[in-house]
Amino acid sequence: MPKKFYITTAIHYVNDDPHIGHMYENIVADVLARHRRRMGDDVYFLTGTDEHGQKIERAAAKEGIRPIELADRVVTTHHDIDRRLNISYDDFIRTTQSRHRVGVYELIRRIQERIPDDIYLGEHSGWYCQNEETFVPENQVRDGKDESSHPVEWTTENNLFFKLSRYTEPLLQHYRSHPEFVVPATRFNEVISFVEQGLKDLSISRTAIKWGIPFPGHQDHVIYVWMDALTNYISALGFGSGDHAKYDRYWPADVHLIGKDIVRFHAVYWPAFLMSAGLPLPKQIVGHGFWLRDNLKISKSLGNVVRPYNILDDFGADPLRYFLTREMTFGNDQNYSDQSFLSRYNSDLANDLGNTLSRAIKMSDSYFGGKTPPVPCDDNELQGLSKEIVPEYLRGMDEFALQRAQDAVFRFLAAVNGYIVSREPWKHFKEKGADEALSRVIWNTLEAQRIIWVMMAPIMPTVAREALTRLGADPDRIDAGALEWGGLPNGVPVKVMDALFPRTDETAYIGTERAASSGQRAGEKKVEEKKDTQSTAPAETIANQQPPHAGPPIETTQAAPPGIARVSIEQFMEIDLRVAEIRAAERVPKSKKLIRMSVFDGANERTLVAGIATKYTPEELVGRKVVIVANLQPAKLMGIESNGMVLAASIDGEPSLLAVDPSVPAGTKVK
RNA sequence: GGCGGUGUAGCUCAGCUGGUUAGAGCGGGCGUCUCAUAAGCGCUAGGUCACUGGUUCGAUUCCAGUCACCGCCA
Repeated sequence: MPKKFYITTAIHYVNDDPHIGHMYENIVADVLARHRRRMGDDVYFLTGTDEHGQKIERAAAKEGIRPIELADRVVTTHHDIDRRLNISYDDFIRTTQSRHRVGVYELIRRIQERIPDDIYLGEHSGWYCQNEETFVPENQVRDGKDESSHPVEWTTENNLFFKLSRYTEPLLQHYRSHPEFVVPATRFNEVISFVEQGLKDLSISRTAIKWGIPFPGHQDHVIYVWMDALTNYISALGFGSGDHAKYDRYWPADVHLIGKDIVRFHAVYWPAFLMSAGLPLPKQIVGHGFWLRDNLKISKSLGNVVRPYNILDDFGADPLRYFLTREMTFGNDQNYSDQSFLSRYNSDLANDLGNTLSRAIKMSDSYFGGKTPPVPCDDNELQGLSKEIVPEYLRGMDEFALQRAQDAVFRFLAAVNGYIVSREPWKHFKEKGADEALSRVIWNTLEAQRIIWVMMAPIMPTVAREALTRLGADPDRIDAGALEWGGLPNGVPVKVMDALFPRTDETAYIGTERAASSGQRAGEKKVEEKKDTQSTAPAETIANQQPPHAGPPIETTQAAPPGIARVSIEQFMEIDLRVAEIRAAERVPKSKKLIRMSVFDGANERTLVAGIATKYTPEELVGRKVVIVANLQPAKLMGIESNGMVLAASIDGEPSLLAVDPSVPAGTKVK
């Protein structure tokens, strides 16, 4: 029976659409899952959503809908992103599912059965912060507000408590005997020093909140989010249900992959609950770092939410999967920018991976009649190198150091290019034709790349299949054996096709896609900082002030959300809005969204660039009357100076021009 | 305030138990092949290894202190 491997992500809170933190965490888990799977393990990969809690309750109330309706809606976007990212989870659990409630009840039942006084009714008074859904220590309260400026109220609750204090020593013993329990080590140190100070009992119920799982025997209490959420890892396996085969098979988890901010809950509370219930503890808690926004420092007052949906739209899942796993040093924080993505895309994917593949395949194609070379080679420098690279790659994968693993792959690839140059197969072909020596050389370059793509398969599963197919290899053979030298068949067809990763002009892309994309929303106000089980980003927002995809901002900073800042009539009158007639229009070359147009403003014709090409063709624009901001400062877009701005409504980035009654002459002031 | 971490070339980072000219990738500069996606390959960039002391024959690597940034806790 194969070794089992149970990996989980944190469950993501449904208070907002998925952001880069969710995407990253799921991608890393997916890469590890795919890797273990192809190495022969019996993998079970779980992800899901955390749907209870006060913030959901409130956000739903604000919209006038029930919490479950909000959750149903947001969970759809998580499903959608997971699907688009090619996340190969085996199960997706929602904490609102009855199977989850069954698991939570069973956990509590076992605790009460084994150690009856581990859960007791007590009274708790203190400063309660509704935003954080937690009591705030006295010394953090100032002027009725906590450190994050959220209001706090003095509250007394009769709560159920968990006797966490009893587990201080057992936990420390477990840490001592399991030095790999939490990685990276710095996170583990924090956990240990936290526990060494002694643990206090934990309040595990709330009466102020309705949206949650009722506490058994205390129907006016709802189970505290952490006890609720953490249990997903076993409830999803059927713990407490009639069918617990999966639980028996897969628990304890091999890896809980989570954001570094929630390590404590996973390394302290969760093991304590499990100990109390007499259940085995997870083997490893892995805390990853955060993606930061462009080089902006994280600020609690700013929304630092990044959603690279534009990259996903324009490049597909694999390049994004590659970028996120290659750029991030595991455990650290890392800046995200479209620019750094493009830089890696061009230099690593286009120039190295893609180009090397096509140069080798084209040579094989033209020298050997469209096929892989007839003679293999089992003794050469690339083969020797592969024996160093593959173990290094495997080590990196085992240690969650996806960056290091991929570094090794790219060193191998560089050697392939060096090998090609040193052998000059094109010269050899001209002088001696397609002889056996040439066959060996070309075969080696193809074989090395076959191994490279087998290594990359967990990271870029779709493209890897394509690359292996083009090479003449079996795209389904990505198992451990396929990492050994010698797998490429001789004399089978290769495929010369379009570039795997076409180069993309950075400047052009940044100039258009990014600004017009919903990937980086402007004007978001951070509403609440969250502390729940899904947190994978330093700051989050609730987008209940405005639709998820607000209009297409030109600048990504400081745009005021609608309805927030008021302007005076004088301020408004400073903006010169006028009717203008479009006289000519053409698409801006190399840009997907920009149209350059010449408009008549009643006095002059002026050049204007607008990001509306996704909706309108130049032909249908000519003759149309639009409203423009006539006194806008000129701006250069794709090297073209735009004098003014065309007004359009925007739904999810899709523009709709404002309609003007055709009888209104160009130049008429709008107010 | 306590504990811990980080500070190495323009950028992102490697440098385990101290030892010849401190490294990689990207970017920049120069050169070059022409099979390939204006890709590849070669060379190059001369960085007080945050600062100050100390240990040592010798410290980026050990110790102490200072400064900066970060994390956890209070």
